[in-house]
Amino acid sequence: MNDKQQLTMKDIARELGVSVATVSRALSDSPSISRERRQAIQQYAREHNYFPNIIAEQLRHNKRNPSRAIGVIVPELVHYYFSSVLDGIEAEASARGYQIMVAKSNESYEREVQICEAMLKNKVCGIIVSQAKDTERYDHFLHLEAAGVPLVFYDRICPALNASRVVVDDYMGTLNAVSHLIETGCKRVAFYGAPMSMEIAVNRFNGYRDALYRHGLTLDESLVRICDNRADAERITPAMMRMEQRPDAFFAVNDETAIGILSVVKRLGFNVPDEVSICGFTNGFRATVCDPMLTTVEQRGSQVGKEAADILIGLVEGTLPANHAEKRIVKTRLVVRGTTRPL
Amino acid sequence: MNDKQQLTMKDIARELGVSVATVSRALSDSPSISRERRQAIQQYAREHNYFPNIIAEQLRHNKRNPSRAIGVIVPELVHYYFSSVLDGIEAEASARGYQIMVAKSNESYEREVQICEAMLKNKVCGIIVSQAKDTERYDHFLHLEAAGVPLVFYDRICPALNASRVVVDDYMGTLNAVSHLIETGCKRVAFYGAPMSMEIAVNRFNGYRDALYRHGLTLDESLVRICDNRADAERITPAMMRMEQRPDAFFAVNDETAIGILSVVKRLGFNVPDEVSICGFTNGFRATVCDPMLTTVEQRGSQVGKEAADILIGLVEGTLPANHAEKRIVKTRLVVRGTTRPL
DNA sequence: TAAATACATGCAATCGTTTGCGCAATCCAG
DNA sequence: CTGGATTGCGCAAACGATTGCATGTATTTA
Repeated sequence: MNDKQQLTMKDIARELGVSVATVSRALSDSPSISRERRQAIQQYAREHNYFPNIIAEQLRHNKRNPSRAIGVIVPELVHYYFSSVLDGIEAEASARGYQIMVAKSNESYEREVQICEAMLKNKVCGIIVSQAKDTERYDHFLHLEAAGVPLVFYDRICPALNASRVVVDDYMGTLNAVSHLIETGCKRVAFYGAPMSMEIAVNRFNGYRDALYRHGLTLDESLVRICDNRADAERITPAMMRMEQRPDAFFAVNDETAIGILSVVKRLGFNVPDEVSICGFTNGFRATVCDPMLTTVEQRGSQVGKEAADILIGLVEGTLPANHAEKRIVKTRLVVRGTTRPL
Repeated sequence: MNDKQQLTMKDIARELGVSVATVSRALSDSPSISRERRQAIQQYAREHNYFPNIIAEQLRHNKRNPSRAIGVIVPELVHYYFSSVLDGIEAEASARGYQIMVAKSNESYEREVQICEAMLKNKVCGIIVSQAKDTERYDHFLHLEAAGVPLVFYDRICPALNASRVVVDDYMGTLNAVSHLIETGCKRVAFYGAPMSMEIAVNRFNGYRDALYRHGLTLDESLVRICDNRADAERITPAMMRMEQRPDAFFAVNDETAIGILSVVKRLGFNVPDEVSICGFTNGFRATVCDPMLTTVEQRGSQVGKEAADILIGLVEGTLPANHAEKRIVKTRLVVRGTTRPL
């Protein structure tokens, strides 16, 4: 049923009564083989659908040509932002002749280490990674660099490593979004952020803070919460709305959290956006499904993925110097929809 | 900075004054090497963090051990269902020591063929694939099977090939969902389906038709439309609602379409679910974001992925006979939420 | 006609591992 | 003290491809 035994150059050589070297040269269209023989060999190969054994090829070339497989580590797969990044990486990689090897860390340090090992074994030419939330040791990354496998971080950066990275402009994205809330008349803007152990959390918070300052507002600690998912948002938001001086706007670290806020606020009978404005961050599927549709900061995951792949391929192909840490920032864009008031 | 030159057995052998064969045996803990030497070699390897060259290993074993990379072809990446399937595949694969190599066909036949080539070159041990919408020739798949690379289809099946496959129970899923609409009092259930060239479209339609028959209703062609995305749903639904005998329920082929219907119906001032019931198919992110939340058929993509990976690995490892076409059906589950009436 | 040039092909080493077989050295028994 | 077993290791041939160099033949030139 299946040939199991792949056709090799040796087989072709035997069949056509020439040497393996001749077959090799003929198939690479070398002019040192006579036209007729070359064509005969090529035809035979085509007809018997010969396929070069990439393993052997790679072994032979393992100094000059690295493999063309890019390792990608994502914390989660069923997630709009990470899917988008993956999409961007895949697009860039395939356009430039690379394959991608994907693994999910499940936000676990252990798993991340295992994956690095496995990818090293599988001879990926480089790795694009967003760290797991609980990763606090970096030996496995250093290990990779020592083995000559370039690394590019995205989203969750490893601050201890001076590695290449692509991040979205969290600071400006948030600053613009919060400014928009204020400029459309909101006076008390609440902030739901991620734990401050993450770079992105800090940057977004700074953007929030600076937007307030720029508009002459003061930071009210009681309006700042650590909350980055829907369940928590639904749990803590009712209390926020019962405060003496309740917020008249919410900025949430992601769309999911914003949706949680929206559903609570609507349930409590407030009008969105007239009484309460809401702004998210992501611009994923959810943003256009809720009612009213969500004003949110577009995170451009696909662009992040493309840039990351571009850097990695540059590093692999030597366009970028090996020891150089390329850092790129992807601009965000505020998408205004129905959960904020018109200007 | 980076060693570029990987440490090989030859290096260890030279350094320790033994032969390469001895190193190889020592590292595989062969009892034919004396305990002291074995340990000395193992220690040296560990200290200089030796890493076997998987390429060479594979080349040596290419008859017995295939690679442990599974190719996965998805039509799209930023898509709830396909992400879920990918997630399931990744989980099963990594649990069993396999890596996954992902490529996106973008629903293009051309691209699908290219990907198959590339994956064959990269010596994947098998491929899990959902066909592109416009694939109508199957040479590339036959080609793979001829090369001894097992194939497992999911979601979009290739009917011309008697290959292994995993599908969700579209027929029963739809039948149950439509029955639920009828049993909660709906009399005129509209059906928005995918083009009938797709297996799943046919199965879902049959489920719809049979649900009507079972409840003594007749099929009204004017209630059946080809429509599988939000934009189209928003375009055609207003006319549906202006019909003399307007539908009092909609069954949509996916959540996205259902959301489109919902937004139009609400905008036209109808109450959901009192005047109009809506049911989708997927149970993705969207289903819990809209208001009211969507009643929908859970498609269990992750389970589909797991089953597919399980079959493929079985085929690769010989647990399943090579020529056998394993067919599995994943049961769906109706998730009742706010867009349908209580019983 | 001999020598120089071109052209076409084969030999053999190489990439890093694995593994069947054979060769020494050691051991124990007779 | 000799013969057969046992032990520990190395030799060399694979795996499938590439490539520098040598070889052989045909063609041109002096």
